[in-house]
Amino acid sequence: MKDIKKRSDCPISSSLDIWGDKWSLLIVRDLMFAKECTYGDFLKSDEKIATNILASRLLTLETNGIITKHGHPESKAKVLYKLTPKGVDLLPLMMEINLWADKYFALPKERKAMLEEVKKDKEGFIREKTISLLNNS
Amino acid sequence: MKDIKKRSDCPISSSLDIWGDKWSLLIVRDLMFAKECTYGDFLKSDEKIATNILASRLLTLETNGIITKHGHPESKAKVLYKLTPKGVDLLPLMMEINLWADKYFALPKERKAMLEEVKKDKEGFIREKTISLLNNS
DNA sequence: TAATTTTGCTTGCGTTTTGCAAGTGCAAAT
DNA sequence: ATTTGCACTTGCAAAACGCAAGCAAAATTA
Repeated sequence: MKDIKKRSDCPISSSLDIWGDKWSLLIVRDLMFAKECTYGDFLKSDEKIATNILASRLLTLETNGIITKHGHPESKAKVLYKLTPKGVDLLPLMMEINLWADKYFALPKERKAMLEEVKKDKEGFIREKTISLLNNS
Repeated sequence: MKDIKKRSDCPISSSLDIWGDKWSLLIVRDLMFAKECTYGDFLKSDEKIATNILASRLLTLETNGIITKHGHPESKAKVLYKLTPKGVDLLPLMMEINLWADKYFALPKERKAMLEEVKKDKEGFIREKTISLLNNS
């Protein structure tokens, strides 16, 4: 259904073809901080994504192997979304966005704390967070 | 004119508010590879951005301090666009996009060569490229 | 057991953004 | 003097977005 058209062979362009919009990386962000989210969890995020947009982005991300759907262990009505390894591999990129924003915006202090950790040992932080996210998928 | 509305305090969200679309980072990419571009140069890129979209993105990037306009040394008719230091600071993020894409897409071989260099010494590559870009602004 | 609520979406519809083509004004070349 | 090049702007149809309402299945409550 959600077929991506590649605009060129450029890796930047190909990447943006998948998640280059205002919402997709926020979904990835939620999954990186929460490890797993239900549809309703995404809707509760601060940015207030519209439900039809959320559905369409989840589909695109799933089609492109960034996230997967899982049944909830306690309820058939609920769906759990998780990052795939390909999605977890977006972690370094997400951290660089955080670091860039840290330099030019005022950050919420909870995030600031994490960023200090990242600045101290970027590779170490990413390595451990990656492992912890992969253990969950 | 181009006033960005912040959807939340999240750094990822604030960043996407500025360059979170299919085109802005391609403009940044062109400037990182070419150091400076004219309006026409951007139009010539493989992805074939529409001229009105290009104009609107250039304005947003300029308004948000990512790029600046300069007169062309040899012609009043030409305009040179360059990255500001804030724009150059997007280099680590751009490299992570490249590295992610390298893992999941087939890359053009010229880009592949650069990526090998990056993989060998990421920090070193970024440090030197940053200096070289800043010398130009 | 029946009624209500929760959950994960889908549908309709007005508004905004995009993409394509053509046009404009100034500078430079012929 | 006229044509070409360059940096945009404008008009318009098509697509995407954003909001509200609707819907079916599962879970909870009465």
